[in-house]
Amino acid sequence: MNNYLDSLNEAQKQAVLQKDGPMIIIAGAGSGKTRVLTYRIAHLMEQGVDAFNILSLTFTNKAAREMKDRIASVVGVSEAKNLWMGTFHSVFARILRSEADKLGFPSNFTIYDTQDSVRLISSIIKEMNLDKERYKPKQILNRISSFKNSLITVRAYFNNSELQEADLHASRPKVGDIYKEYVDRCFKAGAMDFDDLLLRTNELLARFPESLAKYQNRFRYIMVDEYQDTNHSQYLIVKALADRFQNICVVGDDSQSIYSFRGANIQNILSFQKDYPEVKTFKLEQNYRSTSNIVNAANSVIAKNKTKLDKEVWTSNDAGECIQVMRTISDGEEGRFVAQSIWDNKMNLQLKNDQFAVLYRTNSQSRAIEDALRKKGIEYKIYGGISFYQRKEIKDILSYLRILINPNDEEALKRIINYPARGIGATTIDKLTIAANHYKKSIFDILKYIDKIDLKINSGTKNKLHNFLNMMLSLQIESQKKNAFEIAEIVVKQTQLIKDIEKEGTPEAVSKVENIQELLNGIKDFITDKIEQGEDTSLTSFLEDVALATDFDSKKNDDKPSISLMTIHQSKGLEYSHVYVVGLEENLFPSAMSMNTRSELEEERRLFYVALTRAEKVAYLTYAQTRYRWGKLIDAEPSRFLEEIDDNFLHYITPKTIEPSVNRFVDKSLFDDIPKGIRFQKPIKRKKIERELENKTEIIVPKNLKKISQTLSKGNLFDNNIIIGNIIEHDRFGRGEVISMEGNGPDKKAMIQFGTAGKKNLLLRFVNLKIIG
DNA sequence: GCACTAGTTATTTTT
DNA sequence: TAACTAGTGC
Repeated sequence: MNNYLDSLNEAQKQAVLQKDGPMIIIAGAGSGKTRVLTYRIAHLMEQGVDAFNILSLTFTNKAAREMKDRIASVVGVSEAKNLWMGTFHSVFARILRSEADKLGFPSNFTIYDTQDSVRLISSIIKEMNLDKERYKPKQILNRISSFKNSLITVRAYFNNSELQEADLHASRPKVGDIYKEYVDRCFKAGAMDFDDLLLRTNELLARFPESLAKYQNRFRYIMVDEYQDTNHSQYLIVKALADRFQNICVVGDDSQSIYSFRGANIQNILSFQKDYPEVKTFKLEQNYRSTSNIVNAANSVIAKNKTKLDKEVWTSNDAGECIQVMRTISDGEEGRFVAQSIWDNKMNLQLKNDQFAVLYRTNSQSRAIEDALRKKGIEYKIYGGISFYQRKEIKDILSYLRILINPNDEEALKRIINYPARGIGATTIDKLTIAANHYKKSIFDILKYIDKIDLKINSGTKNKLHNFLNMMLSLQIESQKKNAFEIAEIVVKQTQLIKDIEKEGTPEAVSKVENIQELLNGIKDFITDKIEQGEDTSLTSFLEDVALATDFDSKKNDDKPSISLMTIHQSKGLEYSHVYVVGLEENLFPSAMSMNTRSELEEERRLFYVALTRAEKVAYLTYAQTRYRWGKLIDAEPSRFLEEIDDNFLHYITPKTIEPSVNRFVDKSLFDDIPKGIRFQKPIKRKKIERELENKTEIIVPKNLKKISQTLSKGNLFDNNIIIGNIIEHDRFGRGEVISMEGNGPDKKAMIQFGTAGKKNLLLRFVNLKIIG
């Protein structure tokens, strides 16, 4: 029964057998950490710990799934089923759904992806009449995201003069106001962004002691993988949950911390000892994955970093081949080299496609590699980039589905209210938005009351709005009796989306239609899958899966084995026999954006360490002397990281050159006969100059719209005139009686006694209550 | 209000 | 290069 212990080395065994109390496992690359984690969980269960009491947080959903499968093979499928496993985001999204009402959210809240968030921030900036050159939506979102990940709420921001000064200093005094509006609008839309899933969990645990106790009691054993990449918000959740039983086991490797841009705090792992003085530390230092050349080369690189824990990764594996370094003339050439080399290795060593990976720093580098592989007819799969669910045609359909579940979802509504085109243009949407903001209601609610509000919308347009509303309402009714697949099918038919796309008549249109077909198939698979597992088949659960899915999670293992192309970030935790790391050039890797401070550079170095240690047998490092970047050819220099590897482990396929510059190979005088005027003539950017000359005070909200917002009635149209004693009906809580009221105007609240849902104190401006008696 | 075009800008990494 | 935006003409 305990035979799995025999397959572990001493350090691994110790870690598996340590049952209670706080512990940290420092796990070097390739040291069998997943194996330790799975066996530890299996062991806990064999010791009588209920699967229901074990929480294991992983970095990807795929990792969670694989681990669950492996545990199931030891303890049995039905036992493993009850384990709580997944990413922080997916586990706590699930918990938040069941506790949403405490936080004032509907249980079927929408999860905004980055694009939704950026769009919302863009429209807020527009509405506030701010200069979007100064307030770049993406940057603002990043700032807000870092606030949230550090648990700086809007109120905390306004209490913190340092932060405000920093924004003032950056000539962005309105950041706080944007932040506030963004949070309000998400709340009103019943939406959480990625960071909210963590922040709101913290809110839940902090504000509701009974919830904290409930989950502390449930999660008696907690494990966190890739602990070096947790941010402050995640750290606090773990700390709160583990506080009662202190059975907390974190696993990580400080040398592989590569997500600080997402708020990951390497300090979390470095100071775990301080948080839990009783902590037991285990070190897994033997690498089973790679040849000693690779392990030693990687060690020689990471030794250049100053901040790190004391740890010595070693291996008893053979020396193997040296790390191969290849210089090419251009990025195209680099791609061809990689493809050719893969081809040769496949032939000579009889390897399969899936034993190769090509890793790069930025997604845009995939193109040259792809082209070369395609020409050679080698199957490949690209991970990352624009994922399937982010494609326009897919997101449009998902937006329809999102509204059926949560009609207040503003970003989804804005996407599709005029798609396919139905004569509801920007002006109309602006008017609706103004009214929605004014009445603190969602646009969908405004549509329902469109005849009662004077928005200066002409009757033709009003008619179109009615038609749209009626279509959505009837779809909504329909959706209550159908499963996710059937609803999606009806949506596609009703909206005639496919017809609309087909009339574009382009090759892209064909692939769009195919994508839609694939989406429908995907939903079908989802349903059959979930029925098999006995899990939730609702549209809500499908949309949640989609929102939190990464590329790895789309399981299309049906096709032939293929080469994996991905960023180094995505390769974390994976391993391949032959690994090609491409684009080892200054300003690309290390990235030009990450060379300003020592800590940034150290993170790039850790990233390089991660890349190298993915390889089992052979690692190739390539760099090009010229490269296309944003459509222009630029010269490149070899990366400093090449210099940092101990020479003993390297083999230069092309001789190392001191000054590899393309100018040495091309005689400039060849171009002398081309008149300079032609070569360098650039179109004069008149428009740009004119714009700069113009006075920049622009009125973004047109005057007639301003008037509209002024003429809107001051009171709350939706107040419902509720009085104490009324019997009312609420969308979610059902019937209830109004016991007491407090506050005035927008702050007016009613205490209502519901049947099953109990007593609720509701802010009237946020709820739709039907007065029954 | 809409469709088309020309111009502009961005590429670091992601749940 | 590609994706988005602002401007123009119907």
